[in-house]
Amino acid sequence: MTIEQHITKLAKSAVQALYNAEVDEAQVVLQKTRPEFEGNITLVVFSFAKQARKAPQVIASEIGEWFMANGNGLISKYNAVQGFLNLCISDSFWVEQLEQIDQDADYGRQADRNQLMMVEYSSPNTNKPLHLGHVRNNLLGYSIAQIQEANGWKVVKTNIVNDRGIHICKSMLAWLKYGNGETPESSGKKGDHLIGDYYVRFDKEYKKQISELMSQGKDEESAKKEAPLILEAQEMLRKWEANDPEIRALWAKMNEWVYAGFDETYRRMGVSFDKIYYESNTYLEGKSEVEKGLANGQFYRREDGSVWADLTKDGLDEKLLLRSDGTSVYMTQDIGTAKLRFQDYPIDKMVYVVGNEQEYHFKVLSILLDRLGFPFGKELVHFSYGMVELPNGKMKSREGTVVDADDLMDKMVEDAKEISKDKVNTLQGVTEEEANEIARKVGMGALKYFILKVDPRKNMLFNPEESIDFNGNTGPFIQYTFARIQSVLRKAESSPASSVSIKQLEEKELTLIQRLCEYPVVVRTAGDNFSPAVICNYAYDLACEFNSFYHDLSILNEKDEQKRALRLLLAKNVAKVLRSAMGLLGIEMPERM
RNA sequence: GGUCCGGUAGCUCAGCUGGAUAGAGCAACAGCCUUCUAAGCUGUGGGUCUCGGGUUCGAAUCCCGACCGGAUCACCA
Repeated sequence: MTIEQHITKLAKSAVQALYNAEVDEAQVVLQKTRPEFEGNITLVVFSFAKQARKAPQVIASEIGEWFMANGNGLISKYNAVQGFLNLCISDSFWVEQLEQIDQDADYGRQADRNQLMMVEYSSPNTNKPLHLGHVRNNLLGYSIAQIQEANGWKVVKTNIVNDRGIHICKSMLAWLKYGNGETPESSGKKGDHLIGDYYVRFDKEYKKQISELMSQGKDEESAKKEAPLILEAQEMLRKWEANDPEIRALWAKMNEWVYAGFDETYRRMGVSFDKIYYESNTYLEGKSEVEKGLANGQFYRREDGSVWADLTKDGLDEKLLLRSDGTSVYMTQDIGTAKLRFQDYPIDKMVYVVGNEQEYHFKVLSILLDRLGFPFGKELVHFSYGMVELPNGKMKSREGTVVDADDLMDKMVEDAKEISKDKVNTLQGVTEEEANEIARKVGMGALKYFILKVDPRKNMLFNPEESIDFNGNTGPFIQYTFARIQSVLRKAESSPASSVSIKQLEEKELTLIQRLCEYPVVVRTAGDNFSPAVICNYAYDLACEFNSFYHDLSILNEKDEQKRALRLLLAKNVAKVLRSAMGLLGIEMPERM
């Protein structure tokens, strides 16, 4: 039983005994005692005032007194300030808690709930390399998967690769026209970057054609529709769907280049997938579902041959499902992908990690799946996160205003390497290889924490002019705290005793134990809210408190053996929880730094 | 225009299922390394929690209304 559960129970009994009144658990408000008052936990008694018919101050005192008499020694002291009853929990209770935490190798992990959650994230288009926006998506997706797993879900991480469609045709066309057979090998470029360059090239040439047409008197809209390049790209897409062997071969070749590039980027980011779907394999499934819906009257066909869903009854618009030329759109393939996934896995919850700009899309998808008779349609979760913005606005691939994922990771690791050069003392005797590994962990840790610490729902700002910090509320700060502990544990020689006999705790020791006790609740909250940021905040608080403890109290040089043992045990478990928490964020911990 | 999201210190962000005097980091300033890693610790200054109403013992937090910013409402993905 947690301390909160203990006190809640006691509080209910107290109110019953003292005022002969029944209170429900929601009325029992507990919070951490503010540092300016003495105590660990505070019971807020305002909510009892009505039933007790007394002033809050009096209630607090009376309950405090009752706790002292009936609390079985759990509460060692109390003080009442207005309606706040501040409780000191006995030191022996805290020491016991620490010992229990130490015994639990999976501390923080919730019981297996025997249900399967599929988490889709990343979902790249194969026409350009990944940028900072994708980085946020990948880190959030991976972290959410870890967090839900810790909350007892069986998690399947999945990726839907948008490998077909007009966008990839644009890159292909530009490569055919201007590429002179360039390959990743011949150019020395990473495959995804090479393809991205042609995507940008297409846009450039296309814009030229548009302005040419406009100078000939066309209005912008028809110029965009009639430019030869876009017509050619559309023709290419039709040929692709018609299985034209030449187009298919080119498509397969260029996609392979991109995948090789993505794999490299994913590997560096430390994200992975259990099952990858390709749009080219799912869109036909989607088409046939749409045909079925058409046949049973869910959808309708317009005169030009295009197929639509009427969603006006749901308060939405009409939605295109198949173009007049018969080709499919984004929505079509998402229907097909969903169907295949539910064939492949016994999914209890389907989560899509996709930016908030697509909220409308998922609202529609949910309704369409439901109409097509898929029981999971209504239940799907769109984990909608905010955009990454630059100081001058959104990133736009076609305009080249993007922060490239590979470049950014390079830069972070370089910066970490640069900073570590000053650490000649602590990193002495470390091989070049180990030093590089530390720089990789620290640089990536800084990047990941920087992104994950902000509330996922909110837009976040990234200023490329300012480098990401390595001091303060950062990943490296937490890694550093961990490395310090490892250093102490190495020097301690024998491993910490698992049980200690301590009469009185120092304030900073107690604070740390209390913080460790919160971890399981934090994991649950992060899961319920789909928020890695909750984990970040917790890890930061824990690291701060440890550093303060470390500064004030000596561990290895403590003469009292029991105190030394307690502090070692405490340090060991702080490290354990820090590693676990950071693991939920996909951040690795260096043994030294 | 409809719908959704956001607005907290100079900057980046916590806090939001209502609780005590609103917190961190960065930046600025002042201290702390012959003792377990100074990527650390301690302190100072910095606020009309966008504004106005309402609910209540109590509102940054909940409700309503303004204002500002963003997203979305495609035969794009």
